[in-house]
Amino acid sequence: MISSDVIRGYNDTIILSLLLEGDSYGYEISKNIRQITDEQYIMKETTLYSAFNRLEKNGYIESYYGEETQGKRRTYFKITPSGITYYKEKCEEWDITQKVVNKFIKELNEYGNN
Amino acid sequence: MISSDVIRGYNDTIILSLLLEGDSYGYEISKNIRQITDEQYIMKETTLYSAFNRLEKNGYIESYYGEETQGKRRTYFKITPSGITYYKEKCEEWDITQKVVNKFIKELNEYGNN
DNA sequence: TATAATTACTACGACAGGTAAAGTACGACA
DNA sequence: TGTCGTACTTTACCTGTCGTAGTAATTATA
Repeated sequence: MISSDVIRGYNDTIILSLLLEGDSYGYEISKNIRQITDEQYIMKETTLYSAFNRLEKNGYIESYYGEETQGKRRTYFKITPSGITYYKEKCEEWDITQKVVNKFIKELNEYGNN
Repeated sequence: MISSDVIRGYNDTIILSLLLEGDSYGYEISKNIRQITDEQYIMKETTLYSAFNRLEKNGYIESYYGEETQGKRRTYFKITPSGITYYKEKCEEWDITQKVVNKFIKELNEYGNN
């Protein structure tokens, strides 16, 4: 299981990446993350919605109500141009982060795994 | 610059990876991280020393005083067997994390970089 | 000789992101 | 009528990071 401290700071990026595919809402995004990662990563509800708040506050996404006439009303989110820019920045940062962390990760059998 | 939220949760792993090379102390580890990453990642002093406390509390490292007869006394750290186990677990976790996050990271020119 | 820089920490408080727990609200189905 | 699935919201808490500051000894520089 992936610990929260590891992926922390990338939850926003994950959400933005899904919004690049089209507007969506909390529950759907949550399900998509599960599916895409084969249940390897499940974003907690509170994490998800607090990320929406943060992203909107920062101007990276915009919200609007759906037109559902039945069921609970959905809040849809749309990525903004500055959200796209931010997403790209995070992609570049991720690239560097991977390289940095990998310098400290050894091959698993290097220290006598058997 | 790598944001702290990204590498958070891997500071402990980075420290352990250096202690696998041999016992060391705060200042030296700090310098090594700078060097190894070409200044791409600089761990803050407070982060470093609070990580030492956490690691020791969890039994992943042990501390002892150095034999210096001059200069300020150093606290050396040594990785324990359970620290090695923990390190290996984090390596495996990192492997999964990379794969998961990479599913949400697009090629940078995919969305009209120009 | 003074003082700045480097080495090697320690203490304190603030902050941000993640999370558990609980609750609200609606529709479907048995 | 009750439970399940959808779709959130609120609150309060925890943890890791970090800014700031201070201590203490040695070494470099003016």
